Parts: sequence; structure tokens; C-alpha cells
Amino acid sequence: MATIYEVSEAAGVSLATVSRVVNGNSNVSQKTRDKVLSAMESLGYQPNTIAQSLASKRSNSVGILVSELHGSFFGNMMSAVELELRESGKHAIITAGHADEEKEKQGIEFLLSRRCDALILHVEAVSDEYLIELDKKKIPFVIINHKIEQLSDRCFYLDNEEAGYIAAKAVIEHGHKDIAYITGPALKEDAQLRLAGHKRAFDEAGIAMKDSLLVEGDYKQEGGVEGLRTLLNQKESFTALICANDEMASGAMSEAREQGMELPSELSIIGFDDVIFSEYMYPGLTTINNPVTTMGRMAARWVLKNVYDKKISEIQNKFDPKLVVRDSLATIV
Amino acid sequence: MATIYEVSEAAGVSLATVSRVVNGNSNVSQKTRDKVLSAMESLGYQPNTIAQSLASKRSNSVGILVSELHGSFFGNMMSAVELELRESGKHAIITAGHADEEKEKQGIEFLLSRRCDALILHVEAVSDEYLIELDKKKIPFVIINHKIEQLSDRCFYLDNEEAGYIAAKAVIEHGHKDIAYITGPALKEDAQLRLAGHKRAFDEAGIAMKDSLLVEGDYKQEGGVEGLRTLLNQKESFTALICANDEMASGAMSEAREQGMELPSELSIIGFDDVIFSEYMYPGLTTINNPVTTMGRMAARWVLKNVYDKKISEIQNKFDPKLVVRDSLATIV
DNA sequence: CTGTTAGCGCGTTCAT
DNA sequence: ATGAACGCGCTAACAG
Repeated sequence: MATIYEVSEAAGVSLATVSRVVNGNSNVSQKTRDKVLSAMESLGYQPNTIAQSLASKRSNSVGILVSELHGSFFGNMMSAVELELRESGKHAIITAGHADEEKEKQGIEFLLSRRCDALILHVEAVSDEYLIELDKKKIPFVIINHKIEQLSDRCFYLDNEEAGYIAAKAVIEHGHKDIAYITGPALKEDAQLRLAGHKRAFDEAGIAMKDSLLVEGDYKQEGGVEGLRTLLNQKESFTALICANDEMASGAMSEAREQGMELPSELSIIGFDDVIFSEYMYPGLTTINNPVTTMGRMAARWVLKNVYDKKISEIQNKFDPKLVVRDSLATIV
Repeated sequence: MATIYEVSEAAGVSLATVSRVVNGNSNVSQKTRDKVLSAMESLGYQPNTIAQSLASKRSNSVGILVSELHGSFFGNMMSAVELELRESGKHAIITAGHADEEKEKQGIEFLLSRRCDALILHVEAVSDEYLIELDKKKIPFVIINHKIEQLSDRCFYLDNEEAGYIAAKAVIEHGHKDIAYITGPALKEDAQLRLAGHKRAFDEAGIAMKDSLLVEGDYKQEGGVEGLRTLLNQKESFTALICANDEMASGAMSEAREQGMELPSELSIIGFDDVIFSEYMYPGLTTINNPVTTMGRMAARWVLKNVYDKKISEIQNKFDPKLVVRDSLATIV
């Protein structure tokens, strides 16, 4: 690998001048610029990004923490982030937090030790206090899918309350009155918000929510299986089931069929997130769109703009959920 | 951020000694080691990985190229790789090649410019010649899901021929005789191998393959839809359909239902890869396991062993496919 | 076992 | 507009 020094020698100029043309900086006469450029060309010179980083105190890398690398949720986000960053010559360092507080902290520490210029965090377990504390350390970071008031311009999130509202409303508008609900873990903010939206729609329609039709799930497939089983084991009957995410909806579907129910005629099911396999399910799952891709892109743009001083115009923080209509929601006649 | 120099001062030792204890290297007396350690502790010292890289000519980063970050296939692989690397203090830089020759080359160039110590490549479009050429540049890399004879110890791949054989054999053993097949793109090596295995099973069973029951797909869902449509539009009838991957199987399932067919009684379907949503399909898709997770782990281990000199015992290059039994393959009576 | 010293490749003042 | 020189934080001989 040729160094900047060899280039300067070949071009008959100083090291500083080469550095200038490499960085497109300041003023260099066209003539010397050409000399340098052709020297670079013939030597196949490629700047050593590590040396650049050391000298400039910029690693040009941004760390990404997601709860899982696999699964159907984060791929789209990472994809958007990577694309956006690479277009600006930055790179993404990824790591997983496994939705565990300790592991998330370790992941963040790891990324920090890598001297990332910024962090894009999709945390699930870490506390707001930890993040606010992290903020004091002058390490730029953004948060995906969670809103912290003090850091709101750096949070990119779905309006989960509205999402819950839309889902419930769609079900109600299809004529359902007896509606069961499998929530997410009570501790999780998005689960609470979705439930709140759910209640708002019920209030608005003048339908009473029955506690017996409300069970807590774990956001996993198994939670849907068990949730439906629990619901079926009490006396209250229902014609529709809202699941706080698609995984649970999937589990509920299997269990429903296991119980010999016809879908969606005997039971309508609606999910949340519109993960990749939702359209592959049978019947196709009607669900609420969770625009992770766009959120990822926005997060990357925030970093580009605020950390790397790129000119970027529009950055959107709050995202609106949309109903994705497929076949799992039937109309009651 | 404290530097190694400040630590050396605080501990009253030389810079080199601090470096030694940081790297757990050579011999340092327990007493001075303790002094240094406590100095590091009280200063909150964290080595600057970039400076380490510059001096040691090791970036401690390995580049990963996959065709897509999203989708259900690579998440598991990346997950395994990241986990394995992080345990050794290395990090993963990811990028996507989008199954396009030019973009794959750009991706590789990008990773190289990042001074990765090694590359883990899941390429789809780039030629063997390109990779062999790349190999001459002394940049260590491994290849996932593709075998190149000259580089075979650094290739981690599924025995695709065997996979095709197992799938066809399973179908045949279920009593099917009229079996249709939607292949992958004729250009792709894995598609050819799977087809070859398919033929072997037919030969072994003394069943003739009918050209009219063989159509080429594109590995995408739509390819399954169109493939089945084409198959249905010719006179030859069939009771089972083998799809060269799960995405196409999914498409074929939708189309079959669209045509009013009962699954699996009127049409058995089997896929390849066992991607994440296969178990969510209805009926659950019987398919062939593609151990990408393990391959990812092995690839990472190869790098750890051969690039970072970690002691690692077993590394497996060739992987055997296994039948994953679910409900989409019915028995002909 | 420990310290000195010379790079690693580049960015960035400061002069000129 | 260009060059000289120093520093980024650390590793790696080489001495001692």
C-alpha cells in the first residue's frame, strides 16, 4: 500500500499538499492538484483510514446496537442505515444487545471502545437514566423506537398509542364488539401505549373493555399460543383478537387452528409491526405498519447531519402507523 | 480520555510497561503490574483502539458482505459471526452487495478501504476469477455458501447436491410419482446442484423426469407464483411440487390456494433453506435445513484462528442438509 | 524485567 | 499556494 509520503515524492510536492488534495480542502493550484492526482493514480494510492482517524480524531464509523441481528425486525433498519452511511463513506459497526440490560450496556461499551463517532441505539432493557447519563458524556447517539423527553430530537419512534387506536378502530369498524387483546409485556413502554390506544378506540365507540378478555403476552410466538389458550378457557366469548405484535398473532393463529377454528370467519386476528413474514401467513395477517426502515434512515441522517456536518434537510422524528389490510380481519354481519 | 502516557506517569513506569500489561504480553513483575493496573483503574483508562491499530497494523475488524441485510436469510449468519467475533474483542463491519456484481465489488472495496483484517463474503454475483485474484492480494477472506476448489479450506458451504437429493427422496418416499420442480436461476451454482441431486433421486427410484414439470424460478416469492401457474397450464398433472427455496414455496402456496387447491392433500409442497417464516406458513412448510448459523460461526472461527492466531480446534467446511418435517408434504395412498 | 526510541500514516498549525 | 514540523496514542524492537 502506497503511503501519502510516496505520493508526495512521486508528485514532487510536500506531504501537506497531498493531504490537501485528498481531503478536497483549502486552496491548491490546479496544476499541482493534477500532478498529485496522477501520482495517486499511478501508485494506486488509498488513504489509510486508520491513520486518518488517529490524526483527525474521527473514526468515520457509527455503532449500531439492536436487540437481535436475526429475526425479522431489524434487518430492514440495518439495511437502511448501512446504505445511508456508506453513501457518505462512513461504515456501520453492528452489535446485538439481546434485550438484556447488562448485555445492552456491554454492547454500548464495546461500540464506545471502538471509538465510534456516533451510536444508533435500539435498546429495550436499558433505563432512560442510563441513556441520559450517557448523553452527558458527549457521545452523540440517537434512539430508535423509544422516546425520551429530554432527548426528543434524537429519538425516532412510532406513535404507538395511535397504532393501538388504529388497530382497535379497524376491528370495531368491521362490526366486532367482543374483542380480546393480548398485550406485550406490561413493562414495555410500547406495549403500554398500544394498550392505551386500544382503550381510546373502545371509549370512543362506547364499548366496554372486559378484563377477562385482556391477557399479557411476551411478544413471542409462544405468548400468542398461550394467550389464546387462556382466553378460550374463560366464559366470555369473542369474535376478534388483537395481538400487540405479529409474532404473537402468528402463535395465536396456530393455536386457533389447533382448536379447530376457521380463520378468519370464526376468529379475526390483527397484529402489529408488519414483519416480513406477515404476508406469508395464512390468512395473510392484517396488521399495523411499523416503519423501521424509514426510522433507520432518519437516524442515519441525523448522524450524518449533526456529527458529520452533512447538509440534510428533512428529518422526521415521529412516525405514523398505518393499517395494512390483508385477510385475517373479517367483517361481522 | 486518559492516554497510555498518563497511566505510565501515574504508575511511575515507562510507557512500554503499560503497553505490556495492557496487552497481557511478555513478562512484567506482579508488583509493577499491580501498580499499572490500579493506575489504569483510577484514571479510567481505555486503550485507543485506533492508535493500537495504526501501530500494530491490525484493525481488529472483519468485514462482512452479504447480499441483503434484511430478508430472512442472513440475520442468523450475521448474528453468529458477530457473537463469535465480539467474544474475542473483534468487531464486525457489515455491508450489502445486493446480489449485483458491481455492487459486490464495491462492497468488497469498501471493506478493504476500511482496513479490515479479514473478510467474510457471501457473494452471489462476483466470479470465481475475481475471488481468486483477490486472494493473490494477501487479504484473508472466507466464502460462505459457495465452493471454489482452489480456496476450498476457506469455503463454508452446504452440500447442495445432497440437499436436492434428500428433498426429492422425501417426496418420492411419500408415494409421489408425478413431481414438479421449480428450480432457482439456471446460472446459480446452488440451483444447479440442487437440481442435480433431484435427478439423482429420480434415477435411483427409476422415475423419469418430465421436462414439462420443470420450470425455472428466480428464488423469489413471485417466481413461485408464476412457476406454479406455468406448471398448471400444461397437460401433465402432478401431486407434489419441489421448490428450490422457501420463498418460492411460499409463493406457490398462495397461488395454489388462489386456484382453490387444498393443501397438502391436493398438492404437496417442499422447500429449501428453512428460513425463519417457514414454520409460520400454513401448512407448515416441510423443507431442507440450511445451516447458515453454523456456517457463519465456522467462518468467524476460521478468521479467529488463521488471522488472529486464536487456538481453535474444529472447523467444518462442508455441511450436510437435513430434512425438516412439517405439514406440507402429504403421503399418497 | 524494564526503559528508550523510533516509527505507524496522516492532519494541521505555523511559516513562507 | 505551498512546505516543515509536530502530534495523534500506541506497538515493537533494542538496550540495559
